[in-house]
Amino acid sequence: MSEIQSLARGLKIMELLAASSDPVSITELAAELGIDKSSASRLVQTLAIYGYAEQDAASRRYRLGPQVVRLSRSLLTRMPLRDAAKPFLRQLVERTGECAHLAILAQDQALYVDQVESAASLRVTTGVGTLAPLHCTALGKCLLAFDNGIASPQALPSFTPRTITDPQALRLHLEQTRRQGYAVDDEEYDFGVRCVAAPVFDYRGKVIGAIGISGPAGRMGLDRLPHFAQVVLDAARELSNRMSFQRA
Amino acid sequence: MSEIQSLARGLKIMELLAASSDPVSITELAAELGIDKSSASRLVQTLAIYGYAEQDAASRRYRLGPQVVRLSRSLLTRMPLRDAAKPFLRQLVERTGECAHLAILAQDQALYVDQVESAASLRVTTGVGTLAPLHCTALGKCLLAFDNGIASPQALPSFTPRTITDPQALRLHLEQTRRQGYAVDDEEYDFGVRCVAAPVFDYRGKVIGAIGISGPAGRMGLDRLPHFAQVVLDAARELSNRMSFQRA
DNA sequence: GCGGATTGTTGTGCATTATACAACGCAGCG
DNA sequence: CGCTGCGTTGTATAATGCACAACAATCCGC
Repeated sequence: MSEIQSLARGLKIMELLAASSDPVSITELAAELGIDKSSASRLVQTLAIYGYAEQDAASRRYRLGPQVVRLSRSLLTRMPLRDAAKPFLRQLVERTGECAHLAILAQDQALYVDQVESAASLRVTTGVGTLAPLHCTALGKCLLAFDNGIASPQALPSFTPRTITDPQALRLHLEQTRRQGYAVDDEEYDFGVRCVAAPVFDYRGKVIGAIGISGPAGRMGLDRLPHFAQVVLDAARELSNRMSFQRA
Repeated sequence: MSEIQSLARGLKIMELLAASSDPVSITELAAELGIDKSSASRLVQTLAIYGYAEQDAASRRYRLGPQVVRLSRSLLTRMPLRDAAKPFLRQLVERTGECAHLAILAQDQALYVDQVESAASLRVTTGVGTLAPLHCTALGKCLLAFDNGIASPQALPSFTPRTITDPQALRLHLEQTRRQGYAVDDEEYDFGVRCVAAPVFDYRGKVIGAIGISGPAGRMGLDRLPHFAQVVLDAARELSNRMSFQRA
């Protein structure tokens, strides 16, 4: 009995509220969780009391409350990696003209925790807070390839014809990624989007995140990838150096 | 008995984790909430299972988990006001050279939900997710002055010598704010920082947020404030027009 | 404007559940 | 090597949250 039922249910409700773009009714919540309407009502009321949910005055339906933004802020502002990475992300944008991202490992997925946008009108942005699969993004592959403790994902869902879906092929691909020190996503997650990323290590040599750039395949030709990779690698190495001096 | 105890305790734990910059121990959590260590342990374990908390491997202490960032993202990206306001914030930065912000009312405070930074090296940034008091910020005063339903804050804490701490004085000040249609913060919250803000209304004429600019007192001289106010007012009015056509 | 249907909220008894107390394993440290 | 402080794990008890049901409120078509 290591899981508090009502807390778990409350968290699940928040996730349901987050997943749906429109406000959700009590009945829908109850049906989705397989619990009674009255339980769902009281749980979501408790969430509302503390600002984690709020009900639309007109429709009586519930949506996520503003309190979650506060939690998010205090997490992001207290992340030393994020502060340290910011100038390097800016540098990457300056040198490559593409958008730069920082991601960490969260729940066996890549969580984008910061982004610097390029000035190009055609650009590839991935909002802060996005979760992306590990096996088909450059940032994710870095986390996957350089982190020892992480288990390979069991399912390899396909997003484009180029997505690597064979476990053996992925293993070889990650092997190559390790050798060259950086990862490439060649239109494996989004059509027409290529990414290059490199891992960031802490003082113990453990992967704590990855930084990289994303751009349209047109500007990020395969012949230019090695150049981009070098730029990203340089930034990631310098950032890793910085991170060696602070803990966590 | 409309409040589910264990869910409420879990939420309080998240707030404690968010409030503390360093990881928190189980004992501290238990003491802070006035509950037993074992209860705190199981609650925070449940949070950890779902990614809302995570424990530092070395110290066994707990900090906020990455899942909260996801929740925040889905809230912010589904906020029509935020999308609609973005170009106006950019416009404000272009026209004034100062940082522009968008805030909404949350838990009787001003919650900053978006920001566009200026290029100036000396600039006043307020991170997305920040909560600020209503009575001493320009954005907050807008929410306070133009929202009928909201009660005046009971306590008026002072942050600088200029903070308005007398309820009667605040009432008069808000009256003037209503008349002129915009609010001014003249170094009442941060030394050397002045802000100008104007309210945003929806199709029913209800306040749904406020936009404004913040800058160092040096550049935002009192003689220039009327000009800035006009620029902010124009943007807020146009944004309100846009918001009239979509609900919520 | 009105009846029917759907939805959200409010009692209440019961049983599940979360809780407090205590014991245990495990570090760090003198 | 024993001590102390910490986090986790049993366990019994009782408080708590749950399902069922009735109620209130809203929306729908006609």
